[in-house]
Amino acid sequence: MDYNHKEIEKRWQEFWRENEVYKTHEDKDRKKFYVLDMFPYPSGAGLHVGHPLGYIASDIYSRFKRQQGFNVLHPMGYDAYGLPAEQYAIQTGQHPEKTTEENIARYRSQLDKIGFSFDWSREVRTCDPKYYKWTQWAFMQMFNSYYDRDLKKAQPISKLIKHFEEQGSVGINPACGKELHFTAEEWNNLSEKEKRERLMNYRIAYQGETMVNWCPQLGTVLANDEVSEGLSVRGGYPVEQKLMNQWCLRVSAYAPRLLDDLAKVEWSDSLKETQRNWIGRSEGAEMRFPVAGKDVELEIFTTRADTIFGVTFMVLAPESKYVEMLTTPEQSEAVKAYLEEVKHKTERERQIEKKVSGVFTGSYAVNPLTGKEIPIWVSDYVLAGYGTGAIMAVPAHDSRDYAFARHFDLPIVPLIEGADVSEESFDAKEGKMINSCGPKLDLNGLEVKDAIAKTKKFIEEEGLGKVKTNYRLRDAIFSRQRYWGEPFPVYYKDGVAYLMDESALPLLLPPVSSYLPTEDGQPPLGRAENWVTPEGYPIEVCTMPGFAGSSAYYLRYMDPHNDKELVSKEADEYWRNVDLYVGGAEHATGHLIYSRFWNKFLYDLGIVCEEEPFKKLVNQGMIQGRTNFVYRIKNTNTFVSHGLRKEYDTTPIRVDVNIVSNDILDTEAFRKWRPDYADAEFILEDGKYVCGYAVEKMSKSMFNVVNPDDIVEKYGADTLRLYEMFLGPVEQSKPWDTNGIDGVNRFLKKLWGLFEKAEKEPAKEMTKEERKAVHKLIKKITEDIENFSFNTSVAAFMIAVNELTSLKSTNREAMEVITRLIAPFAPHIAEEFWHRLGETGSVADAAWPVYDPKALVEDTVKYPVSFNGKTRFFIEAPSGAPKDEVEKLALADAAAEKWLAGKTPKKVIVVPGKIVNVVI
RNA sequence: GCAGAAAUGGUGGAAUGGUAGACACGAGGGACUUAAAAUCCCUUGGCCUUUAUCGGCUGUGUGGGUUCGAGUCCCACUUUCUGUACCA
Repeated sequence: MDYNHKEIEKRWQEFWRENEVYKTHEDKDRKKFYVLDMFPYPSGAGLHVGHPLGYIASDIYSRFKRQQGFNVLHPMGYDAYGLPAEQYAIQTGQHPEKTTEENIARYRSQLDKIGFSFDWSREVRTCDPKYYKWTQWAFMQMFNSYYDRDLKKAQPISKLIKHFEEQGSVGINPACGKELHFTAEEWNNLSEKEKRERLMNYRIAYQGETMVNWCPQLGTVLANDEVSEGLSVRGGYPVEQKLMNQWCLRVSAYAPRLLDDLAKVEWSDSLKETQRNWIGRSEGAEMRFPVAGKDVELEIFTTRADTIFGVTFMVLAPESKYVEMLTTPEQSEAVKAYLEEVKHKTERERQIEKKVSGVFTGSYAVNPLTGKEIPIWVSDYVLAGYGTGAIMAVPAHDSRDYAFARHFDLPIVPLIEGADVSEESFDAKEGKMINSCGPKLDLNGLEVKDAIAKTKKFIEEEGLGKVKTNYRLRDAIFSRQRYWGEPFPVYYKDGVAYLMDESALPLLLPPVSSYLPTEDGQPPLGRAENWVTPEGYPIEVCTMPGFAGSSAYYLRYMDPHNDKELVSKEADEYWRNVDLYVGGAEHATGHLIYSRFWNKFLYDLGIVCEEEPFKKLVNQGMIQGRTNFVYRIKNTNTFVSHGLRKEYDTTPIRVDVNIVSNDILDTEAFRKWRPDYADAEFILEDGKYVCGYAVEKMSKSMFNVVNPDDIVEKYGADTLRLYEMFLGPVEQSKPWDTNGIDGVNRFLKKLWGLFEKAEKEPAKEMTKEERKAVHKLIKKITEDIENFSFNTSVAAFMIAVNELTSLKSTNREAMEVITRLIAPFAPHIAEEFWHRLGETGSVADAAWPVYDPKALVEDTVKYPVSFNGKTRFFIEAPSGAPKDEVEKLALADAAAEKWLAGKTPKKVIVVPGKIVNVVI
């Protein structure tokens, strides 16, 4: 019988479903292993062939671990809140829940066809009230917590209140927005409202006036990782800066731990590096410059304390609070005009233009080391959000200061020996200091590194400032002016935010008449009727962002039906954290930071027992599309084949890859594809129309989308799984090319044929050759899966089948072992074999074959013999022969004479089992 | 600019410092067939030699280095991809 993938795959998928083969239970007697995929956002377009790549890899790994005897948790769910469903709702008036529901159903049917071992009984959806109850719950815990910098962990806000009541702000070190100083008496005299407002400065989930990325077209704010090059990641609309009152998460408090704990996880270097850069630790000094004639001190942050003798001016960010204080009456007009100009420039314009601009405030600062007066300027190249929003400018050794100094003709003083600053600044932190001597401090002759250390020490000793570590990581903005997200369990009384009672959870998302903002600019929830508490207080109208629901979903899978806790103690202590996480690297600065933050917060509260959520992480590469082109001769309806296109004046046109096979166009299908092409003419080469190709993003508009359903229909899920792995290393981005799939399909057919022959044979011992082929395979596959090298595994299967075929092997035992080995890769065909071999249960539970090194031991070893490093011939020596015997055999070989050409070798190197190299 | 990764046939890609190009696609040739599809077999980095075999030279982005021996390690450079950017 021929290999009939349709029949086999249908049969075993039903078998798995009926017998609940992939249902997982906590089992204290077995070691756990948690394999997780980043759950998908169910978009309307459905899955294309690139999406399942990571799922297939993780499925192979989980099936392998399961066969090795681990209790494997391998769940799947949906990141169901998101903009596209809402945008669609705005256009059609359809509730996003409905489209989301439909898309999920489509995803599920597509996923089911591929034969994954997901435990669907643990499915989660972020938009399900049973799920988002716990998202809201976590928010409440953050609202009720502050971060204690001394204890380095989150603490109940009640503890902070008690401290304020007893001692005021002294003697406690909470992470905060602004450093506030007050006494217990002052605190106790505050009104309820004032106390609440002040506490916002400390809560981990807090409300604050912050500069946000505002996207007018989307009508919402966006997080930093949702903006790229001044445009929104979703939709590509311009984004501007705006000061707004928003919910935020104090992620910045966790910056040191997020950075340090990267050492504890097995992630790729590049990913760790991306996170390190995003967190952006920089060690420097914060110091104060007095302002001449004013009772104001200008506080600045610098990493180059050594360059203090080269400070020739100061610069303030336009938004800095100092601007108003330091602008003199004479300059007030000019400064006002400049601020107005900057305000109207969007982030994007600022980035594209990168024009040097600025204005003088009229005030002068005093360099505390030299006593010299230096002008204070305002410019938009200084950011309000980083450091103190003010800098000391050292034009000789900072390229931005240099450009500014050149533009406004300010002095440039070089501080490093040999640095030529006539054309550009010298930014490198190396060389010997010059021009750096004042009454109290002399840096001349020191190396930059030592000069920085010495200056820092001096600053602290003299009380000019303090050593400080700054982080670039911003707090996460947690409000979205949208409908399709989790509502905040927050209401407003007397204009201040109060948490609802936990018993109100889940706070359900109410229906609205329209998904657009209200006339007075309120978010869509402003339209909801009765959006008030039972007492009549208005409820928050913003919703939470996408990353809210995706930050702790891995915990919910451990205990998905628990309506008393986010996760029970028992479930958490058994499953602990994710052993292997597979997903795209594009989440490096978003989800993977937020998730780590969220987990650490829950860890501080004692809810979870592991400080890092994802132990090992593998980034699967993107599958790009392979677009095919036809070449239309200009102003005609004639198309010329790729090889002949140079002879004509042509326009390349993208053509649907589904009517092209091995770059040969199906001309009939092409005529039917579009009415315009119905009477197309073709200029062929060798009777064929050959298309050109290019690698591009896989998308509908490029006509290069390949649907996994079509592949499964034609070749079967096992072929799809093997082929996706065979394409190349999982971590690498590569184009999808359906052309190669026949090879993998042929392999499965060969395996099928081999099995059918072996199946009929009575059981007998494997021959030595068969044992060798089989054990070589066990060794290779076991190593490859551990190393996530699935492309070479597939090749190894092909080699083994070819070897057994040429041995004319029909051994049942050999086939039984291969069945167990291939089960993670091609579970359907393996399950079929497993049952035909008379086994019961599922091959998913079949023990992983044990490798016997003795099977690979040879009587003789083949040695390549090299002369001066170049291989010339081969000899065979008994295995285990001592070096000098191998050497003797090599030199005694007839072929050796030719290469020695009468000379005696200077040296002979024998590497046992590897090579003999003769140096002449 | 900075950081990370990478560069191997027509293509996707293999190679614990030890026979470069596994495996597969494509291509070429052949077998079977009335024919096609399917299947099977052979060849396939380049160059040279030979009727053919045998054989030789060369070859992993560029230039150096370490080593008996380098695709692999070190230094410099070029290019590509990814991330990030007035972060002081």
